[in-house]
Amino acid sequence: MGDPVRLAIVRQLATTPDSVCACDFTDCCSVSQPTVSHHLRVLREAGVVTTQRRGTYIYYELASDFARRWSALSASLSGLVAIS
Amino acid sequence: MGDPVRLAIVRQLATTPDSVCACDFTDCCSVSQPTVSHHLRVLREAGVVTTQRRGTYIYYELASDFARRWSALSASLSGLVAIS
DNA sequence: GACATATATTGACACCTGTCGATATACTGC
DNA sequence: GCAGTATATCGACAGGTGTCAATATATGTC
Repeated sequence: MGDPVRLAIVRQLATTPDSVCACDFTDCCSVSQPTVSHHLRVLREAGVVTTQRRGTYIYYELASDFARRWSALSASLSGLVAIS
Repeated sequence: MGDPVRLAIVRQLATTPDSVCACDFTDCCSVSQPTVSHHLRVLREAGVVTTQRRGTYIYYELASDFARRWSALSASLSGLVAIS
């Protein structure tokens, strides 16, 4: 999730109400198609996104428990220091 | 800040009320003295820690604005997704 | 089956980063 | 100045990671 491309992908998924076609991620970040596929694979194996095939296209969306896991991580980071 | 050693250093600084001698960080994480010095340098140049020389020893503490910057970062991360 | 398109995989490459040993610098006390 | 200790810097190395071109796989259409 520290990678700029993966952050851009998740950001786009978070701001889009419905699922996003894999082909749309090629535009958001100026990287090649294999690179997008690589990042999508990383996110998939990390349980961040889920896939759904519709014909030739594959649609991605955020995993149902990602918001909870992500806010828990943010909270644990925020708890590292006490706010003075 | 993603590095385990740097996280351990900041964690120790956050939980210790007064400043910490550089020599104490060699114990917390099992890395050599040059490696500790390297991480302290990274944290120093990132404005995370400040140094204060007292004789032969150099004492480290969290920068005064680190807590604010860190919680701002955590908040921005947490705002990436909407909590459903 | 043959073709076209969408996505995934492979292999290779360059770059970055953490690590350590060796060495240098800074400071104290004699 | 000299010896001893604390810290920093240097040089080199291994491992990880993002990237792409080339290729493979999957799906739909004719």
